[in-house]
Amino acid sequence: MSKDNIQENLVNKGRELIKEKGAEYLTARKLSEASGYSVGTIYNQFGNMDNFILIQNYLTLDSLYARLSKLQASGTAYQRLNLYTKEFIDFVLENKNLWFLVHNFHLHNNNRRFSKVYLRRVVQITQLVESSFKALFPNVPLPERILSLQVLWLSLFSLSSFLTTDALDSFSKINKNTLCELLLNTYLAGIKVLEQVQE
Amino acid sequence: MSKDNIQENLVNKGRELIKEKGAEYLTARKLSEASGYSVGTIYNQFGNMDNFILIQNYLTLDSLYARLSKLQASGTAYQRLNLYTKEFIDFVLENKNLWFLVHNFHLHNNNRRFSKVYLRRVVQITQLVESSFKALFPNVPLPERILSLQVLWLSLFSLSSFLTTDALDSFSKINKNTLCELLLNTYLAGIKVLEQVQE
DNA sequence: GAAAAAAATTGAACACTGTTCATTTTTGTT
DNA sequence: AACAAAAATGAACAGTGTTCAATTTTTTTC
Repeated sequence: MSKDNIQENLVNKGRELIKEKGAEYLTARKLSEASGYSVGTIYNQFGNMDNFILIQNYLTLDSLYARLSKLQASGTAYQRLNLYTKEFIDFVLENKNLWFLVHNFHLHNNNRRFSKVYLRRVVQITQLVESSFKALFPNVPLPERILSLQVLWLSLFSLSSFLTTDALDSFSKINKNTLCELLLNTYLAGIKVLEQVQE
Repeated sequence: MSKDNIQENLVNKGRELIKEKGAEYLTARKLSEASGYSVGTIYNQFGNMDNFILIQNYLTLDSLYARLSKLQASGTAYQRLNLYTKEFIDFVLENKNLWFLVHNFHLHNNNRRFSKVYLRRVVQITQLVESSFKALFPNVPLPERILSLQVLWLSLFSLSSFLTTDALDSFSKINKNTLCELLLNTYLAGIKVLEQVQE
């Protein structure tokens, strides 16, 4: 293992650990043991473990964006929104442990501001969906459309936290894909009505 | 402090700590110090700290149910659903630290089954909303209606996790009440459409 | 009421966190 | 090769949850 890219090695090894053994398993000492670097080196590179997890979340968000952006040209606006949602769910289900970490970060960084680097990534994903939204509801004025989109996106995002654990299984036998798709389509149908009422 | 109701004293003191200083502040030793009981006593009474938090969550859910059930007789079914949502948001905002703990429990109890005692409380709240739902959408057959309700309830529930922290503030200047009310009303409008299409 | 038995309470100790920083090792320069 | 600068190290600190032998309190028995 070459010495000139410690940071990269640590991030890769850490990502393996999270994927395979879960977010709880990722501790400074376990990462140290698994990577071969000392605990001190980890702290020299990342300052603290929160920053390390933040970098992992950057990668996860980038990975999600990469998958969603592939769908940019496909189908109608309506079909595309369904594709985005489906792809989003698939991504979350395929990367449960990584996505859990993204949610955990949001919840446990109570009064700390999100960095611009972080926000840029979220905005990037939101803008992707916004273009389809614009095509689907051309008559909804901009402020309302952005509001509607934010509500929908936040709902799906927060709902996705349930997909990373099996907490849902206790409450309902509802299929996780159906859950999100029903939310999307019912919500979209609702906007359509409210759009026409407004005219 | 009388000795014959240790459990009650500990629960009350713990609840104070959570409310005032946040969920992170609640540790075995801090609770021990604040209550006057030793760490060992806490473990004799509750087995472990997770069980202690579980009891706190029971109380929180009971408290929420109590507030929602007061609205049972008021207004039309549609108005009632809006009242439920508004009351729910108010409750969450008034009890951020307690509600945070409810969400945290869901997320971190990955492969552990929820106890019947816990589920009973959630079902209780769901049934409260279900009756209004039934009155509002009499034409939607039972399985679909339950599905729709579960999706809406889970969306609002998961969305409420964002209300306990100020994570949202970084993303959007959207008002938290507006956020939830828009989700509710757009979703309800959507069901109305899908209900008519089905006929 | 005193002595014995049972039950309840205790807190030091264990294994684990994140984090720091004096010491050692490695690297680069003269 | 000798020195200086930089980087890597891991023991140590303060904090978790949790356990359990020892102590204290309560109850029972005589």
